Amino acid sequence: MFDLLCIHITKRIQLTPEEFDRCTQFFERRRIKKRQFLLHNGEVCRYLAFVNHGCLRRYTIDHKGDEHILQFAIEDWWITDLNSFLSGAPSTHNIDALQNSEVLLLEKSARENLFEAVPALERFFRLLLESNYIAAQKRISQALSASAEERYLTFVETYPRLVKQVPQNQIASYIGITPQSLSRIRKELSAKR
Amino acid sequence: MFDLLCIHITKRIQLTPEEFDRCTQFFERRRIKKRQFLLHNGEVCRYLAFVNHGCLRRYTIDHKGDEHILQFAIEDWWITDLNSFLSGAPSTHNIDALQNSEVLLLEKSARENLFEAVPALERFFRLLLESNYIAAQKRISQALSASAEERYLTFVETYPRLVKQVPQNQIASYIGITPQSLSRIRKELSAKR
DNA sequence: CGTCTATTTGAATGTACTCAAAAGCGGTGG
DNA sequence: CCACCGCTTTTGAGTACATTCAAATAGACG
Repeated sequence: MFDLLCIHITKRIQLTPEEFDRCTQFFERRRIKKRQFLLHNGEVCRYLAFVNHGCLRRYTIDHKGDEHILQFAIEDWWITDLNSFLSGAPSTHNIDALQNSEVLLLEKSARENLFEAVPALERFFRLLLESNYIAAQKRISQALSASAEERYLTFVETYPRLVKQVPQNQIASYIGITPQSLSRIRKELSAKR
Repeated sequence: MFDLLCIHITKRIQLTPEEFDRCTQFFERRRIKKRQFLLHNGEVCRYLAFVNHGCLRRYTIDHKGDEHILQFAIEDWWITDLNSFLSGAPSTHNIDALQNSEVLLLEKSARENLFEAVPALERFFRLLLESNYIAAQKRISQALSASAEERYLTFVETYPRLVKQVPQNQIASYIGITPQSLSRIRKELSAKR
């Protein structure tokens, strides 16, 4: 149940087995069925979620009712609305499952207790935040300068696992185009060989 | 010289005057003239820069030679290429000054010494990173779901000081459109009253 | 097998871009 | 102080890329 998390954390920071054991008590396992929500917009986001298996997504709904996906999370990734989680403000995002999934939840207060119990984890979450921020910068850069086709190719290259696991219309939403356009882009690409 | 920085930091964390004094020695003041560079792409980004006055920008140049602005920094803001700064990898960004400016530079090793000398600053930089990450998320969300006009209006609302200080073509680059399009959007908006 | 969802395709439309040129503005030097 | 130069902003005309609306086809799931 915690094997994946253990590998995930010790990839980034040094931790004795004993220290890791102390961590596990702060997490709560939850199974989330396809289409079930972990967060509805308007609620406060209470959890950091680490995905053991399955796939979740975080998205907004605009004034026309269209969804825009900000993040996918598959096995070995974290998902949350950090703004709401940190500030306690109601979220403007939704998080739901694209497949039956299992996550490990870390509540805000549990996280603080975790930092007390194993201070090295502060460093872990700082590193995690840094790499997320850098990834966000790259995505902004892409959105500004790349065509839809380029954005799709970058997506395929960056997240090959997601391409296999996630429906095409969800990927279209992530890169900011309609499913129809993505279908045409893929047709073009396969014509090029 | 350090007044602005002092106010900036103590807005976010508690710090005794004595502690703040210890901080100042790790910074180096530099004046940057309009069009001068703080970072050229291909170089490693050595500094975190705090802007005392003036205005800098960080941008990429795409394969067509067009610039895309990722960040502005005026008085009381930080600017750096965090990816390069943290990883030591050559940067793909440029940082230059849009106006004559004065910055306080914090080198990577100086920052580590600073953390030794005043551990509370670790917390400060974590908070800074968190708010930057959240802002980046909002910008991605905008880029996905909003029209050029909406993006401009959001920009005006979010950064009123920048609108006054920065040429229009630079704002166009930041929101991901051409200067011509922004000119037309503004004309439309003023026609609506 | 039937239903629901995802993908593909077509035709018409629209938003923003490109190319080109004019007008406006600010600073510099004669 | 004015003339000139460089840069920014505006405007026009034509174009391209992606969207919308609509419908057909393909796939997945019970």
